[in-house]
Amino acid sequence: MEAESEVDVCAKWSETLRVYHNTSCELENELQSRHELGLSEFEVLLILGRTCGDQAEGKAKMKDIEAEMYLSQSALSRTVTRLEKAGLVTRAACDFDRRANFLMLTPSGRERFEAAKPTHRAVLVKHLTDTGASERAASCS
Amino acid sequence: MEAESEVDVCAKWSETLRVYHNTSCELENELQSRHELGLSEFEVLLILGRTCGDQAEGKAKMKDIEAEMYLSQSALSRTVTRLEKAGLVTRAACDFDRRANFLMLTPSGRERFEAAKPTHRAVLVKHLTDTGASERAASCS
DNA sequence: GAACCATACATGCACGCGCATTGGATGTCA
DNA sequence: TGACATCCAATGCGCGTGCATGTATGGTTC
Repeated sequence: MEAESEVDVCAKWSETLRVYHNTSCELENELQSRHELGLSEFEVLLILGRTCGDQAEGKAKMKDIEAEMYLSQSALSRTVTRLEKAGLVTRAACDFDRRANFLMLTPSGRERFEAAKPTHRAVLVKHLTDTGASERAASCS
Repeated sequence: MEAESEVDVCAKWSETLRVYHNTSCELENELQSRHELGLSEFEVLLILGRTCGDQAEGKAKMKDIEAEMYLSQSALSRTVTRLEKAGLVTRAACDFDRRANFLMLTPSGRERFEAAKPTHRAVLVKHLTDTGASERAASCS
């Protein structure tokens, strides 16, 4: 039963590689050109926007965001700095633990996020759906 | 029938993200620490080593390699420079088209590649096999 | 309270990447 | 032959990332 692994793992990996690169390249390009957002930046907004539906209004702690992303602590810190400079997010100290920071969507941030969401979804559908899975060139540009 | 796409695309994407990041992080770390090879560098060796079985003895043109990898032309050029500095590969001019470069595995390069191959395969099996698909922490280090 | 380690975030640094440009080698057409 | 478009590879540049470290706060133990 391990025979399957021994043979197909390579093919599985290159398929994963193909899908990942094509999708993330186009995500990056589309989000950047249409909404001036990097992919990491959008993903932070995505987490902030998602929690909003529940109880907190677009708030999240840095650590919680980090745990949900494939991004190092330092990279997240800088990504948030960029978002803050762009006025899409604000850092707010946590009352009970002054080491921690809350992150909050600004109105402008929510607006930008809502505008970018359809773009994001469209790219995912294009690349992850069987009907759209044909060999669209990679080329990353 | 498009309903499926509309709902599951996000989950599919985050699964792809998870597999890609976990696998490539561990590949990078293992190849670097055990064989002093970056992932891009190994992938170049992989292409050079693969063609060897056929007719050419570990040769390939830069352009052909580029076409098989998800790497820009400039990144490939520098990756090859690193491999060359490490003595694992040599650049050789092409007789018929002096714009093109051939790449050749050196004996030392082939040795390093053969040594690294099991490491590469082991990581792939660990992450891409159902029996090994349990939630191994990401953490990238 | 003092000493100690753990945690949260920011920052210095080196590195690999993509984009744009450059320079050299063909190929084409008149 | 000369002018021009095309192609291959190298390089300058800016950017985002991870690692290692620094700084401040929190928690625990005495």
